[in-house]
Amino acid sequence: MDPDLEALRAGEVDHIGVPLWLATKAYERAMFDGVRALGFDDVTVADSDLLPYVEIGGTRLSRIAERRGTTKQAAHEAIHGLVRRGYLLLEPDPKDRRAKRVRHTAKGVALLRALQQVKRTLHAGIADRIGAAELTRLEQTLDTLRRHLEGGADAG
Amino acid sequence: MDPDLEALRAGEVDHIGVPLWLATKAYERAMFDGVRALGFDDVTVADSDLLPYVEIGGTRLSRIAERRGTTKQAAHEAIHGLVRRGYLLLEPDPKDRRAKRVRHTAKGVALLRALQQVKRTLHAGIADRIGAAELTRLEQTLDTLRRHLEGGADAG
DNA sequence: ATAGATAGTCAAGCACCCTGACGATTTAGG
DNA sequence: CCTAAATCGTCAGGGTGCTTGACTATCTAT
Repeated sequence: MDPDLEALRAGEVDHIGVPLWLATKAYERAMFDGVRALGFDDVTVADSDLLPYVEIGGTRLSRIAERRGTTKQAAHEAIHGLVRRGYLLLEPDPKDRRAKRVRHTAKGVALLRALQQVKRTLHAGIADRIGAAELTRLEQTLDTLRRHLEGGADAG
Repeated sequence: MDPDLEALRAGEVDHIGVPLWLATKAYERAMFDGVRALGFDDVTVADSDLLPYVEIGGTRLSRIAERRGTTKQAAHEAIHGLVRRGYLLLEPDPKDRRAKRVRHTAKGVALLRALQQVKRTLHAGIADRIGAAELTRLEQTLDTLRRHLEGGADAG
């Protein structure tokens, strides 16, 4: 049995992708739980993710899609879900009759505020645990890692 | 305009979840590209993720599901996909006539080896960029972060 | 012997994303 | 100015990867 298979014999999955994935899921989950605990019980993870892309002054749907890195269609669906639940509203763009501007309702602003609050609580807790410096360092390392992987991704 | 909204005015999304998510996606992508570059062009990200959970000696379906943190049904679907494409095979468990053992075919072992190789290349590249010590540190920090978030997830 | 747990499966459905195609409108070029 | 091309939002259809619920076959404990 060669070392490669030996390493995987017990189903070991030891690449950095695993803790990366688990931490991401855990953070997502904590964010989700936090915002629900504040009374927003009809909000999904994807909603929380999308909401900050809607700027206070209003943002075009296609601009949201672009910045989020998804298609217009996906953004359309997500946005209309939030419209149906009263967090966002659509109004015609005065400068372009094809376009609509997406804006927060009062409820949407409240949710946005809740997201900020949960984030702040979460970050405070993390900084408490691993140290503020380590949190900053983590952020930088993740950024470097991402850039590295995106740059020379050809691993073959 | 209060500071909360001010911070989100330009659609800033500055919580740690963002770099976490981006790095995770980038790594996933690099892994995927790498394994495809080695000639496995019918393998999805989910496949690569599942494969190492199949132990060399054979593993029960429900055990795979359990270790992976999904339902048996989800594992069933994923495994049968890999069976259809010739990476895995199922054989009756001699000790339990209800059960089946999932095993790698020769092709499956080759893919497993490819995954190991891609991982090693990727890790070498990362260590080269950020340093081996920093990589270890990142892993530990992510682990601590996850445990912290899972422990006291109530952010409200 | 029988009640209950467990292994794998089938069915239906949900969340979130994609491609393709379309009418309406704006922009650019002849 | 007028047409061609690009862009905005939308509808339709499809795909992946997961869920819950229900079921048969089999094993385990009493």
